Amino acid sequence: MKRYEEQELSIYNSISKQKEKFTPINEGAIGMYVCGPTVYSNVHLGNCRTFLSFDLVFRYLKHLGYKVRYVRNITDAGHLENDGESGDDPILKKARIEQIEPMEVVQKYTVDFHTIMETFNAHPPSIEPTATGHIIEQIQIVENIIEQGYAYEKNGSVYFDVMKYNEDHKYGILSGRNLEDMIANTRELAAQSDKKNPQDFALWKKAEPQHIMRWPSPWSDGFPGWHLECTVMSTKYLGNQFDIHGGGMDLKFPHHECEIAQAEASNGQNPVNYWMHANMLTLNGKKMSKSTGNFILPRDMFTGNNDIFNKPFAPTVVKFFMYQAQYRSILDFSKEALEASEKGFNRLMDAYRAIGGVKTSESSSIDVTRWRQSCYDAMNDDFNSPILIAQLFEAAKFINALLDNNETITEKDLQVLQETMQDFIFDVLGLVDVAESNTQDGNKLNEAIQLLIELRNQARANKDFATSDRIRDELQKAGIQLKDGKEGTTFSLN
RNA sequence: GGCAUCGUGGCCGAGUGGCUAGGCAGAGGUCUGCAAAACCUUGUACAGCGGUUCGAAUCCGCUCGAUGCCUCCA
Repeated sequence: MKRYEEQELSIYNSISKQKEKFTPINEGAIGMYVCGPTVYSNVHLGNCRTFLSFDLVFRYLKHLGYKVRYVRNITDAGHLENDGESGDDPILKKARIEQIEPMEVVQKYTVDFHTIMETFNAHPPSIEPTATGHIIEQIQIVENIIEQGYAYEKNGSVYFDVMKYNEDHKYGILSGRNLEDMIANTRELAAQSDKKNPQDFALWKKAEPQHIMRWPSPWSDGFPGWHLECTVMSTKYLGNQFDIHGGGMDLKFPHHECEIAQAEASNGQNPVNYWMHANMLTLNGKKMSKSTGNFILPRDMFTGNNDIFNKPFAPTVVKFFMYQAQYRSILDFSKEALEASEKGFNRLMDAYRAIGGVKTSESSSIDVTRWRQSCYDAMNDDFNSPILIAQLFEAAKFINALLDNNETITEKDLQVLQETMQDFIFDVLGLVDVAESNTQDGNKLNEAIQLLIELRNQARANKDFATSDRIRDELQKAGIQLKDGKEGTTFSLN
């Protein structure tokens, strides 16, 4: 279904700093590249936020009917820790500490990453290339950049010549930085550098003897530089120019700036039409970061096994919480905010599940078509998921009113309402009905509780409230909440 | 120091010139044997100061404060 023909999507483009009408290079098809994780440790929730932000983008573009090729890399060679004397990369470092093979570390954390993403019900990308799988292409692009005159070799390493590049291109167009300012503000460097200029960055780095991860190249046995892999893999699979490039805000400079420079230097084209940057998830007001220890792992979130929240939160609730903020806003994590989202999420799902009980009428007292478009309007406005969620809550309110016979709806409108909610809750937001999956795996439990509910109702009919309250209270202690409604008693698992 | 972003009611968060989201909490109500749950009703907030304007949370300036990047990081 080509919904994109009737919806006008705008995307905030980081490079122009404004929302722009989105027009793909090829009608109906979109190429999207997102910088993936460095697999040298478990992904924390901050990492997850970025990937979930782009999962929303991916899902909505597909929902609009676009054919999307979504490429997200796995950085398994590691970026250089610094381009100076040490030359270690994080993956190698970790491997030494744990006394195992670098590729073993890579494998372990790649699997972990995939598991977590699946737990969050995120769609896998169309292509997930690895840096180590593209060493040849990276060498080729380095050769190309040297040929174009924008890189130089020194002692077996190759550096990008930022000054030279800046003569006929502009270095800093994405981050708004000015090369002269950068040079003026450069602190004194130790005399270690092979670089002509402190702003130059490594394209290829000669490996020290103890460095295990190394590949032969025309310059030395070594390894590719920080920013090369994304340039190579994005253009290889999406072409020299493609539609969307995403990543975390913290990658804007220098990583994405360097990507632009590398692509321009090698083939003379600005590779990306729309740059999208997802903002950070903070904890205690500070960016989540592996190195500072200010982070929380998804698994500890789901099990409740952590010092910050002493209760578990379902993956879909965490995701819902994240989507209640727009992807370009900083979002702070707190117990209060999570609990608020959890309650809200349950309210929304209760209303959705109750649609089946709505009775239809000859006319509708609400404009369902207009409401439906307002959901699209929200997403069309740079993927404004908080507004979308607000619209879904409007629908929930309306459903409740219908159940109380305070509003009316036609059969046709009810179908539109139901389908639209289903589309946005499950297809676009990718949420999961937790309660439903709870009862599915608990058929026997379900029968047992039904029996208890019956016994309790008998006791109540006999005014034996001691017994009825005991059943209610004991179940409550066991984490099973009975809910007395007009249509009888139901229960939910906490 | 440079670049960038931000400061919204008790909390989380939308909103870029007038129509002033949404969720949670709080308060009141309906229901109930009592509760819980559920549902309904209810909130004029926008860091400070000055300016532009008929009109500003929204534009401009200054002040204060916070965060990110400038070193691997989503």
